[in-house]
Amino acid sequence: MVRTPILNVATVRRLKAFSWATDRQVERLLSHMRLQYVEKRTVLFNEGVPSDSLYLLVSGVAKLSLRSPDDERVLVSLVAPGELFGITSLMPGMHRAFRSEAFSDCWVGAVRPEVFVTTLLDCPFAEFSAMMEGTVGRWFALLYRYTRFQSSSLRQKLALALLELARKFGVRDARGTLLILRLTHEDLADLVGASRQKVTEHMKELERRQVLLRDRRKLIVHPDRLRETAGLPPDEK
Amino acid sequence: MVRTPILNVATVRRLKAFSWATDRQVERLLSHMRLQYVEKRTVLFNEGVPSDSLYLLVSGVAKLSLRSPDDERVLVSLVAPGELFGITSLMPGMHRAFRSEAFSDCWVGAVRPEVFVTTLLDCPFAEFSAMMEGTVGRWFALLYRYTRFQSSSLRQKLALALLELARKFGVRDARGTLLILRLTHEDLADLVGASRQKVTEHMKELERRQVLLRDRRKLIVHPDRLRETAGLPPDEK
DNA sequence: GCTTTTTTGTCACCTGGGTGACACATAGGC
DNA sequence: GCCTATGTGTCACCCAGGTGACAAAAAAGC
Repeated sequence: MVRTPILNVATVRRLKAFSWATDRQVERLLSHMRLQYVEKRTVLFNEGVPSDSLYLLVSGVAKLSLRSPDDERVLVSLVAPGELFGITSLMPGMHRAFRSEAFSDCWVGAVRPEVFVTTLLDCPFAEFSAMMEGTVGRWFALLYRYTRFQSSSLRQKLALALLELARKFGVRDARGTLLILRLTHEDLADLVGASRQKVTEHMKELERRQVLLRDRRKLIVHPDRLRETAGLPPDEK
Repeated sequence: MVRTPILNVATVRRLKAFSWATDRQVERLLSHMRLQYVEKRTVLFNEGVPSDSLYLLVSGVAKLSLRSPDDERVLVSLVAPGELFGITSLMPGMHRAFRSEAFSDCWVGAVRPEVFVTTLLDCPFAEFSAMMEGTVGRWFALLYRYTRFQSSSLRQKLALALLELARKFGVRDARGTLLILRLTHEDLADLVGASRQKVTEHMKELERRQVLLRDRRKLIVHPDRLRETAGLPPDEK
């Protein structure tokens, strides 16, 4: 009933995928690609699961989404034919950041990331992968935070931002995690896109709830409680 | 007056930078790195300029920011010592997405991206670079959209989302750019993180203003006018 | 120490966008 | 072609968070 598309070098070129690769490379890659039909609304992978495949959307539209704290779906992006997706698989041990599902009926090609890298780039997967993590890994964390911001209250955004700061600038301390920066409420406001006044109010409240405390102008935060106020599942590391 | 830090393999290890590289590689990399002192509030690079260097933050705190439509600064991220930044330089011909400035006095190491790649990875820069663009380039576009969302009105968010869709799913048409998807207002609402009702209102308004029109359930948009309503500079391609 | 500047805390008031509800239009399914 | 689903248009009402204004507290200069 559904015609299987022909996936050859010409098709790949028309899709404008792998434009930098030679015909020979594309051919080799295609020989390792498993083509599959995904019916509308079917989930291809879920957020949080280990990522072991890289996908090329051949036809149809795919959708990347995220579950927000209040259990709603945030539509992160729609994937067009010719796009690669599921690229967390290019970073070592990384889990899926988003859920992927078919927005319309799709044809999808799947490859193992090792095959992808070694075919298109003459270099060992482990090295490439480490390089990716060291360079773009942090951008991913940023994207993650920003997608979470969508549909979060100011308090949750603040908690998310403070968690990120704790990861980057935090040192263990008897009372919690000490942030080794002096941040003004204005800085925090700029970071979460809010007004200085409201940040002050929420910071007071977080202090009152013992989610954080201040020692002169340094912040000491309590990551577990921050995760809780951010609406994230308890820890994950 | 300011003591120049010693940048050797031991320091790099302590900073937890390039953890995947061998001592030999790190040494070679360091020999090509120009160390510079950047005083608080000094701009290291501005958004929009060509990106020709990759930076390692050695000490201090750096800041990445963005100018929003209403001319305010959005603080995108704070960079911690040991982090690499300015990674748009790893993608061919890409311009800086953010402005970088010193949040506190900093010591920064700069390398040419070609040196970085060829030293740490045994592969030609051009190939690596093309690979990056083909895989993570699109994620960058996403991050860009999300950072713009910060401090945008719903109408601007809608315009930004529609622009992205036009880039991905648009085909030229006598009346503008036709989006080859059938999108409901609910889908758009999920994409911009708003309610279905408000999206309906704004879409009507955009239609009235001739920024877009509908032919049955397909959208035809006018990218120039979308850019304008999104508060972006006219074109850029 | 004292002065100036920067931050913090707290108002009162306004507004963009969320919510619920419901009528109407459209489009598949059969 | 009819029926049912799903999408659109438009209300009235509410609330989180923006704005402006100002006093109190901390820091930074000197």
